[in-house]
Amino acid sequence: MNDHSCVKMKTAIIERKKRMTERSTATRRPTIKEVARLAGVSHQTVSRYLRSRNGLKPDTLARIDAAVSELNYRPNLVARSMRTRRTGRLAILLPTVAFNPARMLHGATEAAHEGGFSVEVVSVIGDTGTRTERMLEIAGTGQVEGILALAPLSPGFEDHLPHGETIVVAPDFDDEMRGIGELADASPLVELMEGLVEFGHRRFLHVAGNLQFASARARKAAYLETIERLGLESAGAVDGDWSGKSGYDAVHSLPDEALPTAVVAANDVVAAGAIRALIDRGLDVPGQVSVTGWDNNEVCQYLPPALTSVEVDLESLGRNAMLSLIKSISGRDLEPPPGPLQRVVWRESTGPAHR
Amino acid sequence: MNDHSCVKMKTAIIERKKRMTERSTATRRPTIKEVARLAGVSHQTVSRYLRSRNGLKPDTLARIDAAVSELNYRPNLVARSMRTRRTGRLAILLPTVAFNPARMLHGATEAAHEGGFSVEVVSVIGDTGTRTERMLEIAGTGQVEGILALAPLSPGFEDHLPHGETIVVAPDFDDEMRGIGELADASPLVELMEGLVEFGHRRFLHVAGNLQFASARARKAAYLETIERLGLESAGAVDGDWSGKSGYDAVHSLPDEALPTAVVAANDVVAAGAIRALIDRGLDVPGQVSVTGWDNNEVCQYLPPALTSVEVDLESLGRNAMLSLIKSISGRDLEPPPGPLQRVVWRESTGPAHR
DNA sequence: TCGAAAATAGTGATCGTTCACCATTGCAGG
DNA sequence: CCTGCAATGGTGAACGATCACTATTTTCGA
Repeated sequence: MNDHSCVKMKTAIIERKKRMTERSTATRRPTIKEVARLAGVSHQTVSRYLRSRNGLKPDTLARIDAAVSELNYRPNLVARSMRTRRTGRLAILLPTVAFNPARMLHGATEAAHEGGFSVEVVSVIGDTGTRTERMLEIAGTGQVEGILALAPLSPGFEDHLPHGETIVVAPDFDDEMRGIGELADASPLVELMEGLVEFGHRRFLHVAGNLQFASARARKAAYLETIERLGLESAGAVDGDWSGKSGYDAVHSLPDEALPTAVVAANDVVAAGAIRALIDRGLDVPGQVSVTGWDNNEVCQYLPPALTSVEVDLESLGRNAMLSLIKSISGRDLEPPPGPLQRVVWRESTGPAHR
Repeated sequence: MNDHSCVKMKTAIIERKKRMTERSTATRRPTIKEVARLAGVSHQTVSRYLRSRNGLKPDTLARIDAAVSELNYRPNLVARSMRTRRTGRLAILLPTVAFNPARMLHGATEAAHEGGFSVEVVSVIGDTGTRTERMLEIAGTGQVEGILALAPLSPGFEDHLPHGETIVVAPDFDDEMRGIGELADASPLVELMEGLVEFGHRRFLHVAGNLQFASARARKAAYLETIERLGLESAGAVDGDWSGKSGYDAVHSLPDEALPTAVVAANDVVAAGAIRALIDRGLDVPGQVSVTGWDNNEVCQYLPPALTSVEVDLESLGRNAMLSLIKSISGRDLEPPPGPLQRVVWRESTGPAHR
């Protein structure tokens, strides 16, 4: 074990004690006026310097530069907010199910940072109503300029937004599947099904995710549309909730004669549940039934059989969603990252249809 | 597909347009003075009312109550921050690997909310150095009163904290395994190993997580200590990085004669990798080798065989970590949630030792 | 009924920045 | 040497709350 660690924790606690006792004598942060005095200019000149260094004599500029770094000056953003009436803060509303939000969060927060915003993250366990309520509460404080909701909100929430000041972008509500709706782009599902058809599959089963999510709705819609278009058989499009249990139950409750030769699950967790149910029924995957997932969950790559899935560039997805929020707020149009955001990865869980 | 959704998106965009054009004529938020005027009292009286309603005549109180709700008044927190020199904001530094942070984040943000703080979340991809740098940058802005680091930081980071104003709590650095060090409590690992010994296992293998994490160090230490204490054989304690690949490689590279009868993995993903490597070598789990994980990953419950793991109450863990930060800052001692935070769940991947 | 203490209310300064406006300087052209 | 215009710099008032005071009213025992 690493000895340094104990030392570290102690130091942190000392740090705290120091602060407690020194609170009164704590060295205050330098202000714009002190910088001005040291540089021999007025505070207004320093204020100009802070926002844009244009329009200042090179000499003045150098003197302020020196003063700033000597005092280690950092502008007080609270005071700035107060005067400008802009907080530069955004909020992200996070779902607590469905997928690991870490990478998506990373993409979103980085994009916000680059756009000069700081981000408050709120994750809400509970139903759509609770989440919406919490969102309205946050909007009501006037502390944030915009909210990015990565989880479904109640219909009609806009009517309760106070003062029309806070902008809410909810990519998951865009069923048009473009731009900020990338989250709900179900086209890889079509690719999966067409691939399975090439393998000779004709009879499918879909286990959907929580249909409050646009992505779940889009996948289900794409499934039904593809069944129709290619004239396939469907053993059903079962409503689920992104859980392994929903996948297990959907397969488990199917009568023998109704079994499909391919299961298209809404995500990898559901797929894992479905595979287990198939195995428990004594069926071989992919020998007798093929299964596909979505999200490229790391564990599912090590499943026996390794799961065919859709690799999703969650980081870019998060970034794009945030960029669209920033665009709504500031009008600035930042360029989204290039490249495809979703890609089918064929693995062992899919194969030729059993006859 | 749900028709409501399109409507919703359009409304959101309308909301935005409205704001753009109305920016000038936007109704300003009411201030404390307007409330005072409407209630027929001084602004100071309203200020008192806002912080504690004690010490006001019932009559006055009722009048202010009425004025507040009539104007729909909400205090301007920026102005308050400015005067009190307290921002009421905390930051959480998130790792982007190792585990799904959603529930932990939820626990932490809820606790902060209850304590009257708002939370900024920052997730940093990259090495410890990058993360530490970013943390110091955040501390330097003076915008946050404290930082909760759920990912490892570079040793000696405290020396670079500016002004000693921002408190940093890094539970992961506490190797004492108590209080805020619950994250690193490895005692369930001992329980796992003792259970395996009862099953007749004598020869073990440990695949560790990223040793920059205290939890990984604690588990490895507990493993080695238990081997020693019970006089068992160890096929090694391989250093890993929380990835499935590290689990797969660790087992894959072992010579036949060095194989253990039980693999204790640092987490479920590593365990899944290890199981796959065992299967690929033609070994049966748990028939020939038992495997344990950690985190109770949902997918792993549907693995064939369902993985024996450690259920972790991530929400409470996150809450506790946040409570300790709040305690450091405000001295307030909020009660942590009761109950055990980690619990061994025996499933199919463990069984009697093969002889 | 009076006086002192306690309870309640009011006044003006203050936090650190930006904004609106005015003052000064430099420079070219008459 | 003066005028006019740009370029730069300075002054004081916001922003909306809290704090440290002071002022007024109420309470209550003697």
